[in-house]
Amino acid sequence: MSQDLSQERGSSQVTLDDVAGFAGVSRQTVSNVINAPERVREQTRQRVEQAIIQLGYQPNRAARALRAQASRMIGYRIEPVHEQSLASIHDRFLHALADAGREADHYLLLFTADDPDAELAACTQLFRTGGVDGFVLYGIDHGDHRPAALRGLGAPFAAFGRTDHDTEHCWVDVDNLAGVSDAVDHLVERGHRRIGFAGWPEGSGVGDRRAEGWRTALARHGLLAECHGLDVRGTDSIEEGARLGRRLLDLDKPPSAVVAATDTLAVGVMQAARVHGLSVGRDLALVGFDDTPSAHVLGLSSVRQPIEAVGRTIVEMLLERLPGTLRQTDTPPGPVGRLLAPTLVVRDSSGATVPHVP
Amino acid sequence: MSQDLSQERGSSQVTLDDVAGFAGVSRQTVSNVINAPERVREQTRQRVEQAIIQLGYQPNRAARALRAQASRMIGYRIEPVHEQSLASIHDRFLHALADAGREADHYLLLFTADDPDAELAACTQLFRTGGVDGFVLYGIDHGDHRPAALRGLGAPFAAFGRTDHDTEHCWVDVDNLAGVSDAVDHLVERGHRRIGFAGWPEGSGVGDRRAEGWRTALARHGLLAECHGLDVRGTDSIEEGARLGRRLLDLDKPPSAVVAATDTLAVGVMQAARVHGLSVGRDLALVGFDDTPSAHVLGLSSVRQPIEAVGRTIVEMLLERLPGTLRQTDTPPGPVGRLLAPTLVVRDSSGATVPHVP
DNA sequence: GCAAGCGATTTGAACGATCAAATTGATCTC
DNA sequence: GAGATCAATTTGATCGTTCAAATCGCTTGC
Repeated sequence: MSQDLSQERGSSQVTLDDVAGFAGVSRQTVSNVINAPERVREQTRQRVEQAIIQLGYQPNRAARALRAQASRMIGYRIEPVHEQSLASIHDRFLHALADAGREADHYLLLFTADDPDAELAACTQLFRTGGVDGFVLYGIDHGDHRPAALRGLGAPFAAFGRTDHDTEHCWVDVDNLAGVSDAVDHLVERGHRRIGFAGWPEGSGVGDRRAEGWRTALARHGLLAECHGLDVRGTDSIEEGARLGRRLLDLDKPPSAVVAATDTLAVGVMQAARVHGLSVGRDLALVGFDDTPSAHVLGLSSVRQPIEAVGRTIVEMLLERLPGTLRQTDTPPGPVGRLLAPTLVVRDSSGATVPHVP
Repeated sequence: MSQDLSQERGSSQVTLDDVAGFAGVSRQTVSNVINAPERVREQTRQRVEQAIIQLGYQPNRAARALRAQASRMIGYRIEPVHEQSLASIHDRFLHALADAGREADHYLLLFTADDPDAELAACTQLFRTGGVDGFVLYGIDHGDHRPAALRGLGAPFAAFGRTDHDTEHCWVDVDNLAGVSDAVDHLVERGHRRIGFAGWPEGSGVGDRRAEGWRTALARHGLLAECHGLDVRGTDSIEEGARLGRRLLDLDKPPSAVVAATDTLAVGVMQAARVHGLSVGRDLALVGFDDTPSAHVLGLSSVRQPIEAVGRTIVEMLLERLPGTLRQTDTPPGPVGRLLAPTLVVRDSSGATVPHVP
């Protein structure tokens, strides 16, 4: 009986006034039914709710944004696509953000920028024009200037990753140390005692923590001395990974297992192993990081980041510090960080078959 | 001398009135300088422009959207991430859309939906609330109900891909037939005469056109009879690709080359070849479709879709049919389609080394 | 010299929502 | 029974912009 009568014409906007007229109340009462139902008498509320449904009313976002000075939009920059990198993390992250936002009636506004300067300019413009209420930053690491810049702008934001000044902004990060450490534990459990590490050059927070995970796990197992010299570094590309793999496999006493700081490097190590006539999984155990689709394709064990949880948490933290969303606390919550634990996905490259340990 | 004085406080919004006061003119004159400069006297215009720069004025999007009844936002649904599929096409497409939109001061609004029904509900809501002016649809194929549904909604949209009723909506598509046909040409040029095809089951527009590309190219080269029975079909997964590969390689007279309808299937064929002790590139030539990062990693030749051009074109077409953007034509441009040509990326799997042709 | 014409600019009203203050009507108090 | 109290509802103003119409000042024509 209560059909949605609202599909008359495409351009027909149903407004608060329409609903009010239909329900025989005033504009504001309808608004209250939506935003503060406790102020409205039960009986009236039901009548208005009926009217809302019958007319198919949906509050206009622009009007709301103008009055409330809040667009309910979150800005997110998508980086240029690197053909090279295997990242599907982006995809998953974006999805998690969009999903988490929608639950709170906040949507993602996507924009592009070719470099950090352009990104900052775009952020400034978006924030000043009221296009977005805040930002989510992706891939923040030591030395990144964006958090400081956004703070200077006065724009709320939450970052995936942290700078060396991580007390000064709001971040969520994956426990990279624990991830690599778990990988080493797994390999030790399988009987490996010479475990190499192929990582990034020192200086990046993420890379250093992954290396530290290798080191601390080895130390815990009393294998540090045995694995001395098995730590090689290079930039994040397949070619470089192959080079690192060769370096490890050319040693007098090569490792029987390798942990790579990324799947990209791991793929390179795989190539090197192939060249050496070694079968990955049988002659050489290998674990990557990121659990990209390529890892799946290649049967590569990999440390999987809990991206979905990261996205959800980031949105939660961001929404908390958007003015107007929660009025109970006048002082915005101070800068906070949260660390989430990754999980190891075991595949053929490290586990399904028993490796040959020299 | 003309410094940007606008960074007093975070919440300080510079409005049209501020600029007007500063420049000694009225609100509307400032608005005209921005939206219809020809109506303003040169001298005044310069004065106002100075004021705009000095105060760092940026028009408020919400106010603009409310008055103009246009949010300058384009809705785009991101699909759930399939771990399985290797698509990076998404990434590239998204980037192209965002880039093209930004040039016209239109931004992408991202949303998620678990199934077509939920997607339609989300579209309805976004459109009715004025959250977006129109939509970009991704991956439209025969039998897809979304174009019809959006048309029913009265929402402008442009689709990547087309239904069987492709005269009824606005689309951009890649010339799948030409892509596969080019791949076959390339293989014939390299001396192959028995060329197999691993594709999708009949019924999908995209899949059928790719198969048709194989057939027409063979016909052109007079190889149709010779390749009879080399056409195998299965769903889009690596496992299925491996099965199709085995079926082809188990034949009495197996093909010396295979074109796969996707990189995913091609990866499966690669696995099958490995099991058969065949080296891809030497014993078996292989071409995939989509040019995913995995193709790059594996040295797989692949047909690359001109996604960037597709994105740009789609946004252009969509903006053309947004009311208000172009007022010259009162009747909106009729439904149009555009077909863009893909290019073949040759890698080791089909070309760099001379294949052994039995 | 005055109406008409015209370009440049201003004024008033909207767009659709929310906030703050005012109004209504019923109940309670002394 | 007059005034105070309180919940429920309404009215007026406002957010920042753009559209439509009105105004201003100046030239032109007869």
